Amino acid sequence: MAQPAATVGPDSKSARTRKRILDAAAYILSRKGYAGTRLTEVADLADLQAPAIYYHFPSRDDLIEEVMWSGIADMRDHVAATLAALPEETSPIERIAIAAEAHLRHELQISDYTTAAIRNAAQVPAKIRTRQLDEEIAYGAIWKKLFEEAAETGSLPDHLDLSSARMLLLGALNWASEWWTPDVRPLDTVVQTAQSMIRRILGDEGVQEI
Amino acid sequence: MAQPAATVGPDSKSARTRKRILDAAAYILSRKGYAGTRLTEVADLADLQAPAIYYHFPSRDDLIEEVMWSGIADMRDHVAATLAALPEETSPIERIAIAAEAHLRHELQISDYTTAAIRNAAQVPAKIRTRQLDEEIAYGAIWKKLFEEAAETGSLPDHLDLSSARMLLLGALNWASEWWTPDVRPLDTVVQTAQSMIRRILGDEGVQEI
Amino acid sequence: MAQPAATVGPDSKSARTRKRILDAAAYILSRKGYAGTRLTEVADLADLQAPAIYYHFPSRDDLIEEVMWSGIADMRDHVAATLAALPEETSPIERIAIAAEAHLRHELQISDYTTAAIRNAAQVPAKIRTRQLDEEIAYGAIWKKLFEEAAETGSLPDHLDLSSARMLLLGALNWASEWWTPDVRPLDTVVQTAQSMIRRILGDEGVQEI
Amino acid sequence: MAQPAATVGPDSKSARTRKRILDAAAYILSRKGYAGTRLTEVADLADLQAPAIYYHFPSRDDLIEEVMWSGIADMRDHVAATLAALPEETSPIERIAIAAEAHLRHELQISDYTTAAIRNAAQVPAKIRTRQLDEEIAYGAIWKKLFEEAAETGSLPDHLDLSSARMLLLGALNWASEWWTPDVRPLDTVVQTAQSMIRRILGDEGVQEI
DNA sequence: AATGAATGAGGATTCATTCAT
DNA sequence: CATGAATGAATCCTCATTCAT
Repeated sequence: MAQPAATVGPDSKSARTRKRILDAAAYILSRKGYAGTRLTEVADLADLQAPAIYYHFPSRDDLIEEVMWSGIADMRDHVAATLAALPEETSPIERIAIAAEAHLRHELQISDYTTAAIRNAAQVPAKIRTRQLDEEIAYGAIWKKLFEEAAETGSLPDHLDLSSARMLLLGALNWASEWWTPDVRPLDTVVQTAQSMIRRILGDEGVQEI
Repeated sequence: MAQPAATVGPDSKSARTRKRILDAAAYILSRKGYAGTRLTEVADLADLQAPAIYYHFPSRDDLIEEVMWSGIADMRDHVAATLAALPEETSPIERIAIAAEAHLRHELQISDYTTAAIRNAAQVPAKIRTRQLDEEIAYGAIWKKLFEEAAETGSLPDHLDLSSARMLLLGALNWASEWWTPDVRPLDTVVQTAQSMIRRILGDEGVQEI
Repeated sequence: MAQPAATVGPDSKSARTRKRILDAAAYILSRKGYAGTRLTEVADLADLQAPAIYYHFPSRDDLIEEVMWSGIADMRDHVAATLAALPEETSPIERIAIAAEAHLRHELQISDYTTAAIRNAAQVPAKIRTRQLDEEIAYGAIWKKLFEEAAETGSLPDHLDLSSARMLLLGALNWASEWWTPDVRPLDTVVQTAQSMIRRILGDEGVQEI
Repeated sequence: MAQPAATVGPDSKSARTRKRILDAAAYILSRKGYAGTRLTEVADLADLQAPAIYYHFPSRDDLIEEVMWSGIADMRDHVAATLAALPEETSPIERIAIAAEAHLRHELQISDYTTAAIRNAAQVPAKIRTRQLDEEIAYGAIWKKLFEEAAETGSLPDHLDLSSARMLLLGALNWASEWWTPDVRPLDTVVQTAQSMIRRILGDEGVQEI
């Protein structure tokens, strides 16, 4: 008899195929770039034929847009959730250090989506870029707020351009996907180094270990 | 100097056309990515027809390889020359700050080549990557040496993983091409912020203004 | 026979299209030569668009290789089958005469493939040539054996270089595709003349009519 | 002062360059076929640049036409001269045997032009073919006459279709360029075999050695 | 929900040819 | 006479997309 709503639920066969396609697209997109992403290659990886993709996405660009968008959206969710879980009294600088860790771990361990989004931001056509840009701004707002809170508590050194510092820091984190591999040094080392650098940069005094 | 206008010299017609093609390719490559770089678009920008490119380069990949290679090679030359010009007594940390400035200025003001090389490093096929990788290693060696010298003079803080710090720093610099535009904040501000951050990170004491 | 219309059998739609492409390629190849064979022309003749060929063959050269190869292979099958059907007691010279007839009829009446293979043997690049050469050697072996059997029965005239004679004879047959057309003289006349010549050349006595 | 006619005579520099181009074209044409003959390759072989060819020939097709035409014309001259030098009393069959030798030697030893003309007769576009066809008919007329003379002296066997026999014989000779190489068997052997075959085919009695 | 078969737009590359020098 | 530089017309091939099944 008529199957319940499960047929279109998040675990329906269709939903799972759709997920497989997105995963495959994120993987290829992060490695080959926007123009280098072939639907046949995505299909191969998702273990189906290219035309089947059209059952789940109206076009190649729609598929890519979804990858690029959720690359940032997932990151935002992850970092926001991490921050929300912190005790009230966590200091602003500590919050930044923890956000940096969340960013790095999500980018490097969890998500081809984020790598895809980061690497292709500049290459994607305007049409796709728009929705992603909104998301980027929203994610940027989190960081902006973190820095502002740090500034308000007077804990930042004078003469440091806040917005430049923020962008440089995010760059250091984003770029990690270009060079980090698990076999050269553990992710923990990178995370700790980044946090140590953050504390030295933003702390108003000489820096000590945690 | 009675030479007859250097038939194949750096100013010959051929050499100038070749340069125009390279410039155009660097421009497109940095914006569209490896797979997205169309010879027709390059040709349009260089003000000739696509097949004319083949008079100057054996193939699309050869053209791109040259752009990617000189993107790093030029950067290396620029930074190496800057460092070579410093007085003997310049401190290791100061040398790093100055190298960072040279890197940023070359990347952001001078060279589409470098942006192209940086952005496409991960997308380019192995064949092209090889020569560029050599150059990258050579450039990386400069930074490695700078950090080692800083470490030797005992001026670095304990418990800082040198190689992670170096890669994070270079990431911050490389990523600047993704967000910096002259109309939001002057390059000088970015350079000073980066240098200030470097001094705070690497200095072995509480940080003071320049 | 309850089989569902043989999805990939020799009569499937795909198999029929593939055959149409091969036929068209053989036709063009035999008339325009290797370098002169355009995929668009083949496609026109096969009544589809050029890129559709790539659904059935990996490349132009693969298509041509298959034509060239089966040009010889079909000939070999045809001649071998004809010889196999002869009564045991057929004399060696008579076998040669009959093989010549089979060769001529296959070349002139049946197969663009064979004409294509014969005419382009010298022009095709090494890669394609290899497989065809194997087949040629196998076909040549049939003729070599026929001549050796004739020699063993002592029926050949003295002082006739067997291998030269064989090659000259095959040349006479192969070349027929360059000049014979059905409207000048019937094929039967050519066949009978060729057979008469063979009997006179190889018979050890004065020559008589059949 | 004004140089005499020698400037444009058969040994002028221009004439020699022209000859080099023709030789190169004949070489390439005989090996790569009409469509496969590239002006750059011809130019390479003739030791000049492709555009220089246009000083000597109005177009690629004109160059090829000249090669194809003189391939046959030279053959005709050579065979005609050989026949003309024979003593009056030479028998018709002997004249045919001698013509065959002249044909084989010219084709295999002397002339890429002839090989080019023979191999490409069927592939060349109509425009080029026309002039060559006239020449072919003229050359064919020599052979036709030879056979008619043999027939008139009553020396041919009955029931042999003269024109078929002639075409088959010429085919055997023409095809030799496809298989003969000096390293497998001496040309003399091929010539003698061909002549022996001719005498057995056309002689009205059992065949004896020369 | 998916595939086999095909198409049309475009992209790199080749090549005869031109032309100023 | 010849070449350096360039062009425009093809040609092979790739790829997103369509559609009947």
